[in-house]
Amino acid sequence: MKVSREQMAENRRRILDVASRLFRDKGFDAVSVAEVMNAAGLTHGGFYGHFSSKDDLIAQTLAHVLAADSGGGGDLRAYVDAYLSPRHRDNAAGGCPTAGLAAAIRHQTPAARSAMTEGLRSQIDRIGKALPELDPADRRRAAIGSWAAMVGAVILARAIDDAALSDQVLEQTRAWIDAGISQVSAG
Amino acid sequence: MKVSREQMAENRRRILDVASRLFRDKGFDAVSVAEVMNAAGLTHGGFYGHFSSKDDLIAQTLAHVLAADSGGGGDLRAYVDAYLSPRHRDNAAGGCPTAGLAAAIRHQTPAARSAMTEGLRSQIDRIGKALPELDPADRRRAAIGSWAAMVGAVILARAIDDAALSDQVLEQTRAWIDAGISQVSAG
DNA sequence: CGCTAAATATGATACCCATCATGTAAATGT
DNA sequence: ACATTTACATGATGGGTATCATATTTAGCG
Repeated sequence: MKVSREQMAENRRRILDVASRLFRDKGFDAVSVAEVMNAAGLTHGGFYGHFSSKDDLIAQTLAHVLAADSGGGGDLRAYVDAYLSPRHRDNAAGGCPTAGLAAAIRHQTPAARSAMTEGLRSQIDRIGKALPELDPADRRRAAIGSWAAMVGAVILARAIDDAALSDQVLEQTRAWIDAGISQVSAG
Repeated sequence: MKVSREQMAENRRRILDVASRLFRDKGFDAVSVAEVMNAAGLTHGGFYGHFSSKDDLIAQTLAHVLAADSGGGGDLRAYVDAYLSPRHRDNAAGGCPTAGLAAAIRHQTPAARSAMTEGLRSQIDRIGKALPELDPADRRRAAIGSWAAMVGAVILARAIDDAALSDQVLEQTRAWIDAGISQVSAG
């Protein structure tokens, strides 16, 4: 059952999109190749026509989703608010791939690690550029510190089994970042 | 081959210690029951005499390691420095269980989530108590914000496949936290 | 319009792992 | 000392999953 060139390209895109959501939602290990293919509307047989292995799928999915992932470029305040919202915490499947997958990268192949590294590098740069009021040294510090706090807070908020404390982690981290950025720029 | 009561208790402790290291090093999924038992000097057969399932082992291991884990109680500055050191980044097996396992808790049982929640609650309290110079509202904000940044920075530093950038994430996060705490207390 | 190659489907295969069944020997209590 | 219980070892069992083999259908091309 051959399909058109362009149909195949679309299938591939759908596999990557669906894999990206499933991986963020359930983790790399808990998602099977067959599950990804079924979610993409295909069967498991065609998988190895698109990818050489599950590890290959993981690496290509990361490159795909991290390239698509923007955010932090425009209004930083709004971006931080959305990032540290209960809505984002509760939407891992559609949320930031760094918050969802960074911790699992340690156990993946070099290609996957490399994709994540590039994604982080450009994300830090993007946040830095959204802080033009700071001088360069403060800017980099604020970009890295804020990003670490944002990712850490979402990971912790998702781990916590107590709605009030989880909300508080998000809210207080938002206030902490806010204070950090304002005070540096005032200093 | 029965062993003494106290030998059994020691075996159990060794299983939990070894499991804690293996889980932090390789993740819950990548460690088999047999691997844990072998590392503890036993065979896989006796496992279900100690634990009702692998999920039970995970929950009890978390309770065990999070109870043992202190840190942040004394000199906060020194604790942050050690936490955000390359040495800690490179020692996941012996390092902070939150940095190593918090992101994986989402996919675990309620018992495991509960253990992690209690560990986080007391860790935040501990950090707050190490900031007596701040007034209560600032104290809580600083404790949560710093802890989120610390955990996030170690996770990111471990994910990054570039020594210079990884070191920089640790170092800049340390400076960011330092500035945040000092400036709040000066304000 | 027919040929061929390619994309996917269907159907193995082989391995790993959590869990259970049963055997065995030593500790504990009387 | 002896009986009994119990902690652990050895050895299944069953289910899941990555990967491979083969069949099928149709796009792409002459």
